[in-house]
This record gives sequence, structure tokens and C-alpha cells, in this order.
Amino acid sequence: MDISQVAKQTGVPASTLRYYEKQGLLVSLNRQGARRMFAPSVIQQLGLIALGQAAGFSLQEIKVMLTPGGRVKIDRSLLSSKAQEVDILVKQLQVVSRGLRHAAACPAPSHAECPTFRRLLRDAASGALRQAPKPLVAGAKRASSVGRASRARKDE
Amino acid sequence: MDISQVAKQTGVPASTLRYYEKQGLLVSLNRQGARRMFAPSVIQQLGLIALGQAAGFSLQEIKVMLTPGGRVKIDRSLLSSKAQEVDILVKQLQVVSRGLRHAAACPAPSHAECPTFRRLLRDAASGALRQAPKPLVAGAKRASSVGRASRARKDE
DNA sequence: ATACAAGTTGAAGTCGACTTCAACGCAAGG
DNA sequence: CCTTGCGTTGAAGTCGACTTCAACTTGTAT
Repeated sequence: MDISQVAKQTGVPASTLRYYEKQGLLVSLNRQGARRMFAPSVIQQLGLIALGQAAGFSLQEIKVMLTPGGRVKIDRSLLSSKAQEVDILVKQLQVVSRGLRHAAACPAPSHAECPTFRRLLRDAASGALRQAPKPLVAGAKRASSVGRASRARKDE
Repeated sequence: MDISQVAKQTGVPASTLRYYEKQGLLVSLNRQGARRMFAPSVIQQLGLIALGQAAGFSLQEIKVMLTPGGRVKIDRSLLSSKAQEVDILVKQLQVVSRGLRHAAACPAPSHAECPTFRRLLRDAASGALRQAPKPLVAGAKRASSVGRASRARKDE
């Protein structure tokens, strides 16, 4: 598959694919002339990367988890500790969600006065922020829909 | 309270407080000479900001939600739609968590072969990333522990 | 053969949320 | 008086994950 095919199928822009390769997350090799040719497995690899990102791993962290071939070679304990982190984050976000809903519903003129809100605020502040794990779902504004992709983004 | 007191009590660095003020998220006024003096309510305001950030609002979004006095003045529907987004994110993260746990537990030599993993991968990739809402908990590497003071840590 | 779309590269730009820096102000204490 | 030390400012730097750009080279269709 050439770069634009991968881009179309996965929704990951070509520039990102090149970037990933430069960062060592992807291997393409077997170039046809100057052009990259990717093995079909690249789609799996991109899925892995997406999963890793969604879990809050940085690209560099993800990199050390992939063998050159793109297979998972991970330290299982690292993985499950990350899963725990994600779970913690989930709990914090649920608190946040409750906080938002309360703020939306509570008719109190000043939320600062409402004990419920104050508690949520404390939880959200000391909890949710204090030990925030990672940039979580950062830059992923659009793009990346590895599962399938009708039409991709225009790249450079 | 002067800036360093606020910093100590909240854990938010002075530079951040100045930054927030410059961005219009905080009001300090009543300066003593050249020095900022904050009303005690600033702590509440910082809590609100922390909550907003944890919910995935950008500082600018948070700004429009606070009246100059630091009170919530929010468009309630905006709030609850944000709460929904957070809920969606929570669901996605739960998928991610399951994916991580599976990867940690599954003995298959190649995860690419495991149907369970493939499914999780697809979900994580097309779901979790595709419509990620906001930078969520971005830069908050350390700092910000509004709920507790400089010493002694209790609960979480 | 020639045009043109698509690929390649390294370098630089972007974005958000801060941090760091240099240069300077000012009040209190030795 | 003069140092110490916190405070102030605007400007610039940082970080991660990309994107965009300029300048080319290639593959393919006509």
C-alpha cells in the first residue's frame, strides 16, 4: 500500500504517517523507488498507536511498546498499571460530569454557597487535576478513524 | 492575600496566577502599590477553573463562563452538553481500559490474531480517537491542588 | 516527450498552557 | 545607605504532536 492508500483507509493523514515513521513508530521500508510502501499490517499498528494514545501514552511510550515489527511486546504490568490509571481518570471524569450537571441544574444564585457544589469542586480540583496522568487524547482533533474510512482528509 | 500566599494555599504557581489574570480568568485589582492582592474568593475561582479544565474546557471557554466576579454565569445547556461529552469520553476510556487489560492478560502470541483484541482495537481507534472532545487534562503535569493546602495530605 | 499529480525531504510553523528570563521597582532591615 | 528579596513586566522559550512550506524528484497518463 502506498502512503495515500493508508491515509485513505485509516484517516490518518500522510504527513502524520511520515511523522510516525520518523519517530520510529512505524516501519515502511521496502520502498518503491523513493516512495514508501506499507505492509497491510500498518493498519493494525495504527490501531495500536491509537489505542495507546487514547490510554494516555505518549508516542515515545508507545514506541517502546512496539517491536520493530509492530507487535505488542509490552511489559504486562506496565499495561495493567496504565489500565488502572485510566480507571482512576474515569472516576475523576465521572465526578466532573456530576459537577457539570449539578452546575447546570442547581438553581442556587451562587454556586460557591452550595455545599454539594463545593464538595464536587474540591473533588474535581484536588482529585482530577492533582494527579492527571497524561495529555490524554490530546491533539487528536479530527483524523484517525482506523476502523474504516470513507474519505480521508486532504493532505498537503 | 498576596500572590505567594495564594500560590502556597492552592499549589498554583505564581506565574500561573499572573497568566490567568492576563488571560482575564482572574481579577485581582486592589493592588497594594504594584503588587496584586487577591480576595479570598480567588481560591473558589481557581477551583472553578480546575473543574473546567478537568471537564475539557479550554481556558478561553472557561473564561466566558465566569462573570468578572468569578461566579458561574453559565449557559446551562452548554454545561450539560459538556457533561455529555465527558460521559462519552468516559465510555471510550472504559473501552481503552478493557483493551489494556486484555493486552496485559491475553496470552496470544500476536494480538493481531485475537478477535477480542481486534474488536477493542477498532472500538478504541474509531471511537475513542475519532471524536475526542478536547485536550482534556492537558498540561496539568503537577501543580494545582486547590483542595488542599501546603502541608499534610488527607484522602484523595 | 512532456505535463502534472503525487511523493520526498528538512526546516519551520502552530496551538494551548504555561514557565523562564532579563531587567527593573520598592520596602524593610542591618 | 545599600543589600535582600519578593514583586512586576513583556518577551521569549518549552513541550508534544502534528501541519505546513519550499524545493525538488518520480510515476503515470497523454
